Amino acid sequence: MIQELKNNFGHLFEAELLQEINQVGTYKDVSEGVKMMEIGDYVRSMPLLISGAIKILREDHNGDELLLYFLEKGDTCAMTLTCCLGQTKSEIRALAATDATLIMVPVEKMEIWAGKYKSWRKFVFESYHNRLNEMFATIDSIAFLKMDERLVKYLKEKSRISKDHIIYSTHQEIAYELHTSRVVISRLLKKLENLNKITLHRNHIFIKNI
Amino acid sequence: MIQELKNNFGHLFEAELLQEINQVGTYKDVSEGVKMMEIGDYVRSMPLLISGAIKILREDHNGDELLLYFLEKGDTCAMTLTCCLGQTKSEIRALAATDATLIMVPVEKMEIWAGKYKSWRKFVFESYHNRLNEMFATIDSIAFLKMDERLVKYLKEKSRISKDHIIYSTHQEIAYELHTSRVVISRLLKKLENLNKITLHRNHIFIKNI
DNA sequence: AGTTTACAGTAACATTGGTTACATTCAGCT
DNA sequence: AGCTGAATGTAACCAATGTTACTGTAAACT
Repeated sequence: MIQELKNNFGHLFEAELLQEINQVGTYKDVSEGVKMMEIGDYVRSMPLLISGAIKILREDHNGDELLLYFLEKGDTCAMTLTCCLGQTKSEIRALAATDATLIMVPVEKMEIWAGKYKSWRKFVFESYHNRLNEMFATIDSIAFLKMDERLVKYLKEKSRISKDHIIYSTHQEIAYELHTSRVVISRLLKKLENLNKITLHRNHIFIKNI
Repeated sequence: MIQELKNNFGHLFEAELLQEINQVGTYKDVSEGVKMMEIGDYVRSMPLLISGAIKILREDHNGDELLLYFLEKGDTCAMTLTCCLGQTKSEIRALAATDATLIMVPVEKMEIWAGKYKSWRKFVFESYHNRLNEMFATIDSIAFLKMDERLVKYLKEKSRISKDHIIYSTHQEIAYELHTSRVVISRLLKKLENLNKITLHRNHIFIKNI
């Protein structure tokens, strides 16, 4: 039994299911920045996230990007679930936001386990539920917040995930994820610095008190 | 066996499951405009939509609204699914967009059927999948489109659902659903009228060629 | 018919955010 | 150290959207 599997999913799944996952799943390391899924890809396996963070992005027909949400330890990608079942293409792009480790499970198992294990059904339903809630939060941000508020929310989220107070991103990268321009981000970041909430450095931002 | 159940869900579910739905489900008529669920409500039963349309709305802390998507014939509300299981509150508001008929199924059945019937699992997973895709489309609209394009999209969707070429809404109502102001909508509608795509009337809009 | 009220049209203005252009500064390289 | 390219700072401008305020008009009611 892979130890990380037990540590991260042991409380969710019964021993028999853990055994099955252990048998058919393959352990995988992913480095920060690696693209894990592209829009239009067909999905052949399902990730169970052991450590690190994955960012999920949406892209429009002009190639403009937008950050949807992050997946973290104990999460799975809800979209892959039905992409597998329905044989449909991915609607989203997935990138490793940090170095990450995960267990890949072949898609066939997903439906079989859903019939067999109540705990698996619970996991899958909750996963969908969480993702829908994240989407609501994303929609709230875009629809109801102004760019300065969205930026603050983004910085909070990022520093929570990185677990220190430094965000290693350029203004351009942030602009892409919030679907705005670099100039706008620079402008708003400078305002936050003047409010003594952050300090700006080349290639990174220190979060003081946001 | 309720005939509408067979007509609308007969191709999805096996006879035995249809029988169960028929036994425990209750038939319900809803008039246009009736509020079917409020943010914060606990959910005790699950709707299977026979006819009509339900609009699903999101609201922020200031009471500002935003239309998320419509449910139509053959749909169910994905959010209720896990709200039931997880005993969590609704994140959304549901209103009858037209007169509608539906079958309400007690929540306990949902998890039981998920273990028992493959077709039910398929239905539930697909329902989640569809809802996530609608959310993507909504996010695309808000994030990537300008207000005039969003309005056109909205008018198209509305006239598709109402099945004629007349939309019975005031400018103010449209403004609420797109989360903008009445003046903005009036301005853009007038532009569309000048482009000969619609004609404006008090309390309704005729869609000519959009 | 006359009154009332909700709805719609529109001008003028404010604000936000996006764009262009250019200057400056830092990090990494030789 | 000096060079180079990427990253950042900033001004000036523009476009889209939101706001305020006022007018006109159709529907609904008595």
